[in-house]
Amino acid sequence: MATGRTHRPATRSRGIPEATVARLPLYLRALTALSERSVPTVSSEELAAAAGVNSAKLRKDFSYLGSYGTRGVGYDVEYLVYQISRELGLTQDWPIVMVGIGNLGAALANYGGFASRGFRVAALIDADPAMTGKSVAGMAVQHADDLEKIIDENGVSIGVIATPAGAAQQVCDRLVAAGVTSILNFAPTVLSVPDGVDVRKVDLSIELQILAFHEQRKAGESPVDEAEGAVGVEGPAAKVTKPAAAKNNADRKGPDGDVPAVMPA
Amino acid sequence: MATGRTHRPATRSRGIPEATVARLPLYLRALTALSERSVPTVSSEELAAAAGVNSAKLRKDFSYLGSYGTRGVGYDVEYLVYQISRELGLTQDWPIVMVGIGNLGAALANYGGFASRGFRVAALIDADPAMTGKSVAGMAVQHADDLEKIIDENGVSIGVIATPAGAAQQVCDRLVAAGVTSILNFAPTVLSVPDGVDVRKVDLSIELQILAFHEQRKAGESPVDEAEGAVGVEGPAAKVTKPAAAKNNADRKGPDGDVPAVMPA
DNA sequence: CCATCTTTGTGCACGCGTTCACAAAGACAT
DNA sequence: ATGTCTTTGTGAACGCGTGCACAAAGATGG
Repeated sequence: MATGRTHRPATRSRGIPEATVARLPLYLRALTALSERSVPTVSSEELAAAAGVNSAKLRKDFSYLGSYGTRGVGYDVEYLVYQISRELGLTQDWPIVMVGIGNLGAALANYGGFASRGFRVAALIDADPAMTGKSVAGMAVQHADDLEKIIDENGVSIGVIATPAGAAQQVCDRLVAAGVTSILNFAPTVLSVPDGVDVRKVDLSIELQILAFHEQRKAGESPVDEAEGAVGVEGPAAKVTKPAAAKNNADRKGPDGDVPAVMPA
Repeated sequence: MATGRTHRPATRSRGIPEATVARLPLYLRALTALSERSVPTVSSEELAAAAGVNSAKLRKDFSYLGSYGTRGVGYDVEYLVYQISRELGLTQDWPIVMVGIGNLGAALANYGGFASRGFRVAALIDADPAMTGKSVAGMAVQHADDLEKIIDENGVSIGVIATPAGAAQQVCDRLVAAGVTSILNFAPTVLSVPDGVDVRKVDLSIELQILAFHEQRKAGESPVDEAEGAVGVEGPAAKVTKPAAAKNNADRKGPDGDVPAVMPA
């Protein structure tokens, strides 16, 4: 999963495990699809397959919400859609502000998935005066000076940060000071927030790096090297460009200057 | 098999826990920042603070890589940058293809974080003939027909999917068939892939829904504390738009059609 | 009403990840 | 050298999440 949770002290909200909460949107999506096809009921097995999880896990997840299934039959699709929506708070209207209307911010503003589930983009905000008034996703971009006023007037409690990394903490501080208590951060920075404020992080570059790690492992599985069962699933490895030089400095301590091409964020 | 897994079961590649791998990019970013400021060494405490994690966790994470610290002093910044980069496979060049150059795809193509860490966008691909040849992020968009050829010629093993949900699985299948073994999926769908292929998912709407859940809890904390009554906790909630009708169907089973406004992805 | 069949809900065990707390290791001063 | 001080590296305990396996619940048919 592509999330990066930033410190949640095992909130264990009303007994619903965090891991379960993270899967509820997944179930909801699968159920919504079934609902559109007018499927009346679904078994845990079928729904689990659609959501890409284990059926036992799904049943346990639902058990935290209550006993909404019927043994021998399955779950009522419409009813479950409603229950999960309510549990996630999607029966409310959530006004959000989006700060930083660059390439990414504009793409997010145009993203249908936001508006479609009870989330309403209350305002697009950018610090660049040249952006002010420009129309993005059918909405006029407003200047960052008005951030506090916008949040207050619209009762916004969720903010999306899509600014450059350098501006993110500052924007975050202003959002929090203005009353925002949940932040979705796309900027590649670790945000500091006071207790009671939730931050979720989406970092594109980190996801790629994690993939690269596994990719490297798949490609260059060492010959003997305590390989568990199956050694390197495959041995294509024709794609290795750089030989990943110098394993021999494994015990060197001092920096020797041959730092590889790793760059700032 | 072939369920769209997002999590690695127990890959435990070479003894490095998945959770640790997911944090390495975080450490790397913090270290890179220190490196730019020419900071020679850093203690686990300082670095942990910069990365937003616990110092004990950081030390344990590093211990999986080896003993790269010096007791009483800390870690050599440059050396650690190199070690982590190597471990993550960032000392290699990773050509990637990006499929689906809509709003989001274009934004991703422009995102600097990709190119800056050993990832090279080998091609932008879109199924829309009208897009073919258009320049995005200084690169000509190529038609999906050439997908296999592009992957083969460039030795691409990592693909990014930013298509609409409906096209994602089909694109995924073609990517995998062409030899891609790692996929970063931005489409709101569960992808099915064969064993050996890694999929990571970034779902903007899911992240927001998780935030909404916590936000709802913060806002509507019930009076009598342990309101285990299973009845919806609906406290203050000045923002409630929809009355969340019919609480009385708590034991009703059949669908009654009053589905709330939850929409397709 | 009883038998059978399907599917849920969950007790339980296991493994991973996190955190604490401390001994060992090295730097540094004397 | 020796002592002190700092910081790492890690053993051990704990808690959470996952998956198995099965009893209970309800549907369905005779």
